[in-house]
Amino acid sequence: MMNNNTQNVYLLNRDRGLQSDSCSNCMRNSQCPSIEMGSSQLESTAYSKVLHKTVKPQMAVCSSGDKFDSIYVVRSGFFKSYFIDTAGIMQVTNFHFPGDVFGIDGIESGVYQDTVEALDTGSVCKISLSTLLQTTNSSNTARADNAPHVYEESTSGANQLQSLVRIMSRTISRDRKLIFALGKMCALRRLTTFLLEISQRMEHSGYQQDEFRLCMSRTDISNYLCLALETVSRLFTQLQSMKIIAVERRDLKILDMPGLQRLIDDDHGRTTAFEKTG
Amino acid sequence: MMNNNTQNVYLLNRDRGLQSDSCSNCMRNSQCPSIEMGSSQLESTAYSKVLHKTVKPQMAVCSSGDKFDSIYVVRSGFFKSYFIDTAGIMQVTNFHFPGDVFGIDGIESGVYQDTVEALDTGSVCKISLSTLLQTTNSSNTARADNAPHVYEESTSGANQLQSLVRIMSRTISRDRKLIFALGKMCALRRLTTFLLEISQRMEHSGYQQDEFRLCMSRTDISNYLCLALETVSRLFTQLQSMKIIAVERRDLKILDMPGLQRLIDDDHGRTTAFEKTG
DNA sequence: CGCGTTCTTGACTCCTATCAAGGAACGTGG
DNA sequence: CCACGTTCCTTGATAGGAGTCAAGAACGCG
Repeated sequence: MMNNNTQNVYLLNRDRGLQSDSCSNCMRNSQCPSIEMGSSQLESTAYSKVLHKTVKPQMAVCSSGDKFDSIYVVRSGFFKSYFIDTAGIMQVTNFHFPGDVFGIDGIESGVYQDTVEALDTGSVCKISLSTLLQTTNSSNTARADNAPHVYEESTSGANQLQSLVRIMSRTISRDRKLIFALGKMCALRRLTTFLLEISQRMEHSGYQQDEFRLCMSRTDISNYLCLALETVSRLFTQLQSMKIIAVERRDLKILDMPGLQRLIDDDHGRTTAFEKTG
Repeated sequence: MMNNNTQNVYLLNRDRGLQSDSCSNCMRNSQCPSIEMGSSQLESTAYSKVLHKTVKPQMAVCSSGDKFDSIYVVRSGFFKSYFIDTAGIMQVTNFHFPGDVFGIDGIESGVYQDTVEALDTGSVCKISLSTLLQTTNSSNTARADNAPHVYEESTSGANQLQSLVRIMSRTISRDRKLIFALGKMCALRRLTTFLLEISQRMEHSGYQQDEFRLCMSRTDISNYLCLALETVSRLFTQLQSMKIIAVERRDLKILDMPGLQRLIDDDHGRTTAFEKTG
């Protein structure tokens, strides 16, 4: 049912990304946030410290509670991050696509908040804290203090702080959207919103926006959207019968993008929660 | 039913805070995040630029979409922040207690994301952007560039950026908790978690932790927790019949704090959403 | 080919939203 | 001081969306 050619094209592209050892040759150079975070300098000065790590499915790149020491950029493959609450309940907090940064959640507390796990075989750039600091300090006046926090160790490295603020700000607005989705949207709208977001992010990562392979299981989707697994499955079927999508296990084709958008706009779900302004 | 003496004590304290005109005399000095944000320098150098503004109930301090120009610190009273989505649906995102900072949500995009509204008569410290920048620049080497973003205008002002990162980091972890609450908790657990948090924040603001007046309406609570107003009301009644709390309209007394905690720990609500780790 | 995993589908239940009505508090004006 | 409307909160009855339980199908893997 699905056309696999496009997938192959991107596999090639991704391999090209993998084969190149230096950041400047990386196909993701222009969109790579690690450049933003200072690895453009890194590359020429201390390149050897940017590790390109390959990860197998279900392997954790970093684990909740571990000491924060690096940030990561997805080179290829897909990842999910989650945390487990005191009662042992898992909450998937995000999915990471090629080009995305993760690991910054540890920067404030000094330990990673989330565990980040590969959904399939993939690779990441690991940019260690010391490397990051080293880079900026070399191009700025060094400072003597040894404050406990990352950003305090490198007061002159305002670039990092700026990128940090930018990334955190993005995180906050993304989280806000999720709060709204979980609180005020019915199941169908939650899923359609999710599909549209995934579609956009797939496109951003260099895939087709209307036809791709879902990188995560139904369980992951249901956990992320806080729905029962069966509900998600039923909704996929429903969207298919509405000719909005064509889905076969993880292969997804969006047949009617405007229709999908319309579902989101029209469906007003629960009305108390949807209370309008007076 | 409720003992009002404690309230009066704090009214006095709050009045003391209001009467003092300088930040160093303010009773909240030690806990004031504006100090952290640089107003300790402000106070001695450019004090006149910290405005102490009194706000009447339902008055907006800043509005969603307005150009970002200041951050605020609550001196007295209580505030709520909310945004209205494209479909005109309101989402209360937070409540602000004396000592809390708000308004930073505008720093990245340049416009405030949330509208912040007084729940009763209160007062805030308005610390304008220019004042903040001025303060740091005067104590550091000035920089020539005029980048569009706030933090780029003051590269040397790493203190601000650090505080910013800290405040944003707090916001993120608070938002994560809300996501978890909305997605994985049943109504009762959502409310008990909320009550416990309010209790702690009231204490932090100088009130009693087990007896206080709820500053927000049932409508605000229900909107924040994404529940029907009637559900919230019923749950209050239920908690009262369980002798966990005593509630009469907005006057709340927590009779059994461990019991309240136990409710949160024990109640496992929906089990699919509460899926444990394998 | 058998087995585990993942996904789908059906039947049923339950939590919470919705609709509806009434009571308590508050402000205002007579 | 009391009637009055308004707002806020409570309580009851009902309905519906999504969770839960259960079984079977499709796929991947050794």
